[in-house]
Amino acid sequence: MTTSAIRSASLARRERQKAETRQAILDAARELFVAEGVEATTMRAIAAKIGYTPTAIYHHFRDKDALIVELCLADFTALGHAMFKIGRIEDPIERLRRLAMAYTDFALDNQSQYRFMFMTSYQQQLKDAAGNMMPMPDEDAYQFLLQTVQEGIDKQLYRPEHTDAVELAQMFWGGIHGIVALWFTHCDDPHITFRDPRQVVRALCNCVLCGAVRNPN
Amino acid sequence: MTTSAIRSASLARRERQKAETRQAILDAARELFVAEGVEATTMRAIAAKIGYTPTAIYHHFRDKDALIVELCLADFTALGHAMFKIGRIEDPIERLRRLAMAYTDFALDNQSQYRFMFMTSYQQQLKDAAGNMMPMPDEDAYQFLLQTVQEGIDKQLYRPEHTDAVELAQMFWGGIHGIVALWFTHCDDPHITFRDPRQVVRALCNCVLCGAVRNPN
DNA sequence: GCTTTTCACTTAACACTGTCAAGTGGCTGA
DNA sequence: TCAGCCACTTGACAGTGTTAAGTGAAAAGC
Repeated sequence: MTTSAIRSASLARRERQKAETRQAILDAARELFVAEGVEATTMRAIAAKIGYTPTAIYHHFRDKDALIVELCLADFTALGHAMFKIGRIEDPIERLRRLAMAYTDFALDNQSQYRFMFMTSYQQQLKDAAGNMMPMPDEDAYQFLLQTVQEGIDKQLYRPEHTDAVELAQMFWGGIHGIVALWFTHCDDPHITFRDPRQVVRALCNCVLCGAVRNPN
Repeated sequence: MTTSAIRSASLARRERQKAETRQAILDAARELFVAEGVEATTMRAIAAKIGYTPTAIYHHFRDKDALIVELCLADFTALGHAMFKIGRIEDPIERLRRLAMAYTDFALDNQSQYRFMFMTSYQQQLKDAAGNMMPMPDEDAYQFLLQTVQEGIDKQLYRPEHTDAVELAQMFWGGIHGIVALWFTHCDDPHITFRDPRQVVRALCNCVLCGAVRNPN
């Protein structure tokens, strides 16, 4: 082994170790965020979970928000994957239905992540962080939705009064988001009766599409 | 003036003064909550705003959450009033439309209050507090919605497949909530194009009702 | 009219948070 | 063998919500 080979090997090991503890921090943070909530989990608790001192975290992340944003960004790509897994379905209307259900499934299966992604405003910090990372994968999911709606408009599947893809997309997304968000925040409220959110989302799709599509079958 | 009259008069004044500073605390808290956000406003700031010591607040409210819950409860009655102002409109479908727009207006005009009422989970504390107060006025607004939907079902205005008022109500409420909530959290996101939420809510009502009603006109 | 009680409010502190400046110690490279 | 690096620790700071122990002026009692 040459000296340069040794150098690069030890350098690589060092970097790998650093990456490992970085990942350990992220894993511990995620687990605690999910279990206790974000506000309730402290830097000290995260550090204790992985056997470090609180300030060690600050060698890997600028501050608590940076930690949050990094996890959030990872979740956005996970959502993107879940959406694209639907793949090519010819009929844009049917594709929209599948999209809605996949989105709902993701939200319900990852409640605490979803709360961060879409129920709090981290725009500024996400934007700052996005500069260093990929071009905002959430955008992809949104673009996928927008494109699916636009395709329906282009193929004249919607009634003539619906010509604005942006408006339709916002309506779909908002509608579904509201059903799951309301479920998250209020399902324990004894004054309100709730049906299974998946069922309600399905009903919303039926109603909206039945009302917006030219030839509902 | 008899001695008992003097006693009751001074007692009344004392209680009035206490009520006044209590209200002053609530007003200051509301103003700061709206301006700075709830997490960001401190007990010390609220106290400073009305010229008191932070601990003075604790003679009027158990803790910060109690302060929040009290303001929240007041907002629920405000929403209830806004809903009932719609009054008696014969057609349950048209009434539902008006309901949706009144709800949307309330949300957009009282963003920070709305965030508290429907975008965070204060169920437990609200429930605890509700024991001492009126029977949860929010319930009224929800019951109003539910009843309006049920009336439409009873009059056979909806298509035969729609028989569950709870599901329809959840769909309407959720749909509208999602459009305004998404607007609140993401309207600054440069990757997403947004239309005016009132316009989108109107479009949602059109689509849903067109799809759910037996004879859309 | 004097004393006693009440009670709205203050003072001083506590435990806890996120965060930082100044170390420390073991591995790395020469 | 030695200097340097750097992941990590120590000890602290300002700020948070909250509380136990006062304080002093107004009210109540005689």
